[in-house]
Amino acid sequence: MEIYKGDKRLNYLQDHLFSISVTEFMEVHEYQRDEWIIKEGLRPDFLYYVIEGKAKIYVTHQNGKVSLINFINANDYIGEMELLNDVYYTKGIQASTKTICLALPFHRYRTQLLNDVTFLRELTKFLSVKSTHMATKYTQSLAFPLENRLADFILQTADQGIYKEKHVTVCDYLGVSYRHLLHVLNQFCDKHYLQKVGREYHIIKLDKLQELAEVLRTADVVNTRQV
Amino acid sequence: MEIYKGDKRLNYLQDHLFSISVTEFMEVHEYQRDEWIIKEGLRPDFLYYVIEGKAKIYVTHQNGKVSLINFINANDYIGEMELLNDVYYTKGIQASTKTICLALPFHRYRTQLLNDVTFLRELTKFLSVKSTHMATKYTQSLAFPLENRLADFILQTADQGIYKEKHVTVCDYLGVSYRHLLHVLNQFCDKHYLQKVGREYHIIKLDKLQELAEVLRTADVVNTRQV
DNA sequence: AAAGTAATATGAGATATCTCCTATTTTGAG
DNA sequence: CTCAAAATAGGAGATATCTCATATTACTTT
Repeated sequence: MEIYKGDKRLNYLQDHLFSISVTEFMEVHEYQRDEWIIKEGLRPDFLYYVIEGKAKIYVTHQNGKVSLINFINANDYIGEMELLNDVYYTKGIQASTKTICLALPFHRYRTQLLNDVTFLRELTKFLSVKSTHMATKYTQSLAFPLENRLADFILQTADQGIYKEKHVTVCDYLGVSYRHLLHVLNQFCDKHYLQKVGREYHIIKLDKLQELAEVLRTADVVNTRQV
Repeated sequence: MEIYKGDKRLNYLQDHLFSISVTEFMEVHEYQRDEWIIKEGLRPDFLYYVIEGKAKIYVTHQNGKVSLINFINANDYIGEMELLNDVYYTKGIQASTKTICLALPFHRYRTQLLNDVTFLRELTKFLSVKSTHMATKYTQSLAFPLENRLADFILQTADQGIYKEKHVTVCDYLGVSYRHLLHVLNQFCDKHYLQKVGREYHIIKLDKLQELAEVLRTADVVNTRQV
């Protein structure tokens, strides 16, 4: 992790996030791919706001299974749960690309933040979307088999008609075993919805995948991305 | 649905929820058991705050499956998603006991509410807990079989060592088929963890159920209720 | 370049969960 | 009180998903 200093730091400071002035003590942190921004179980000292990059939220269960709760992107907050709640089990946050965040040491600012309308309004919207998103994922995971959820995930993450996410990550995210994920991917290939090329999967029958994914729709709304 | 008037109404008004004064236009609504406070797919005109009673949040999927997303209790907000987001698929909210809510018609107040520190702070905390809770339920549902999740649910809802939730509701909540729920309940009876008495299930081996439920622990924190 | 670790692949068998069907009991409305 | 609808109950077979075992290939690190 690198802490930006001087001009490099100044480049990234933003002032629309808070009514109060906190820029003086705001740090700018850069994390490498795979680096842990927050370690699971260890309360962070900073409230983060992601400026660029991507990260993943993980939790480890007692039986050893690991769940990838969600992806984090630019303009998301990290550490807001610890700011708001004294009692909270801290999830692990891992950068999946180079990630640059604003980092505000919140112990000194906590009271002020909780009285800052601009900050609270933004955070409220962020949390409402996050909460809705989790509820949607939850109900979908219970109501539909992997076939539908995977089709949706492929359409969401494919770029130029090519899907090439890491299987291990996808297992943790969709909550299924590696074995089963492969099985369903193979089914898609057998049906010629996908074609495997090296380690990539090329989308052949977009309409069929869309049909499978379409079944999930009802709820969420933030699903407009096309392949 | 009954709208309280006069003194009956005044009894329920609260003033700690907002900095601004909105009591003048605040209504007090009472809903009967099974009545829909909000109908699925229809945007509500009110922001509600539950004073007493219990309710359930439902969503219907395209395949006809119904998910009980969560339970609502006193001091929860309802309709906050629609206040915050212009685009949102409205979930259905059904009272499961007589429920009394404060109801604020939000179109006229929206801007003021989004500038009200007291309100935003409370709502932020509410949403952070809600979001965490959904994330926990989501990962648990993927990481553990019904056996563990049901044991936990039984311990959470049992009263005086007696479990008597309606099977149909529990199916929607835990996201499993009626058939399978019965199957696992029967297993618990076969193992003498539970004993069926009429339509109730009496907890015989509390420790065994706790052992099954314990495996879920790691994450959430709001789980302190004992049987 | 070697060696260790992470990721990919696949088979075979187990188990968790679902669907469909049918029957009985309870509940609620008129 | 009666009837229809909702809820409970369980059999039988299908399918979605998991576990474990074993190779092979790709990436890091020394």
